[in-house]
Amino acid sequence: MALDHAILVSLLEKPGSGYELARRFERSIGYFWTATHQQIYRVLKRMESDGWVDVRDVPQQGRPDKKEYSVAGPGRDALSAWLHAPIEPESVRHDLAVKIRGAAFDDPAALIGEVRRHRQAHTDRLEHYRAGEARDFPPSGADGPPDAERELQHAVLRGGIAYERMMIAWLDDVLATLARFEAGR
Amino acid sequence: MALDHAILVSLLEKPGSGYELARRFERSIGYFWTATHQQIYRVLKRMESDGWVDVRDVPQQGRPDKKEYSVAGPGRDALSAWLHAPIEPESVRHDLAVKIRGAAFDDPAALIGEVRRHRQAHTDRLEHYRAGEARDFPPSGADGPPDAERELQHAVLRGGIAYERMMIAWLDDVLATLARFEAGR
DNA sequence: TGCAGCATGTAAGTCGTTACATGATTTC
DNA sequence: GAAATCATGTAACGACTTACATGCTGCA
Repeated sequence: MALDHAILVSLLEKPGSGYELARRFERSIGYFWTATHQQIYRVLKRMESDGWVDVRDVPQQGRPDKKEYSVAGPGRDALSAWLHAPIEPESVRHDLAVKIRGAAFDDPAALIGEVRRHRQAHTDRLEHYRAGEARDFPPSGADGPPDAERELQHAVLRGGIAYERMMIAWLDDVLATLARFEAGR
Repeated sequence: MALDHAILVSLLEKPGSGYELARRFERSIGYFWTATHQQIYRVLKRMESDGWVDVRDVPQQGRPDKKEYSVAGPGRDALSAWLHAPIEPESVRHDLAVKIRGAAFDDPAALIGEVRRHRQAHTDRLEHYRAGEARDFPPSGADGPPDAERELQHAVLRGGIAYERMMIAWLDDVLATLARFEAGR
């Protein structure tokens, strides 16, 4: 289970509240992990009672107070142990692929709208990632020593971009395949 | 939830026992959905009591008897309803990406072996898919009317192939990034 | 007045994973 | 004699989703 570790990594990058973590999971972290606030609060509570994170009450003006979490020693140790242990290459789950194979027993052409919707969603995400890349990782000339945190974040973002591009190309392929059955009915 | 529907599609393609379904999920269906036999037996039992599938006892020689499941009318209707309802473009979960971002706070070079292992696993899967493609979808000249079941299965397989290729290219990118920190320690 | 954003939570139910359990046959 | 394959299950636990719940501030 990696939600614990995803939260630890995010808190190492920058301490924050459960709410802030939930927003990060909606945005930048969202391209490799998703989590709702309910999950996050539960895990934060558990990690707090296990001594993996420290909490600090932060009073705010014009806003509800918040609890700022940061990673404690045992949490860092737990993350390190997980980083050094091998994980299995994960399995994929694509609802849309189930639908595409299922369409053979229903009406293939009826799926065209749905596939277009998904294609649009992936186009939007790609745009979003590319905007983030342009903002956070501008092309740089010769500069100082490489910054591991930045470069690894960028590498993960490039993975998100590659994924969206692959999906768009594949959905175009699927649309071309479906079109053959639209005429052939 | 799509496990129900994945099972229905598989049974429409060919009726079979829980055990056979589990093997199909390990193989061809595995490139877009995974399920263990425990899950499958539970869902089959539920679908049977809901009247979505029919069961037939098949005695065998030299092997334990098996129960062959096939899709019943209500199951087909349920699948059809699901096919016509929109689903949300699914969220991604990559443990390995969590590790890569986490490596910035540990030892980036220590991750190289792990990333290589994953690259190998994706290379193996790609080989497996390509062998399946060559076997089941040989290049054909001009032939009869297009067969929806075959062509859609092929389109999904092409998606699996595109996914593995993308992953291999991205992991090479990650390895190049990690290598920069091996020297710079 | 109403909506969006900030901030934290509880409860119920489903889904998925891991471990345990059995027993026959075929292959090395 | 051991291991792999065929075949079906139960039990327990942990993860995830969905719905419900509260309350304050800022803006149109």
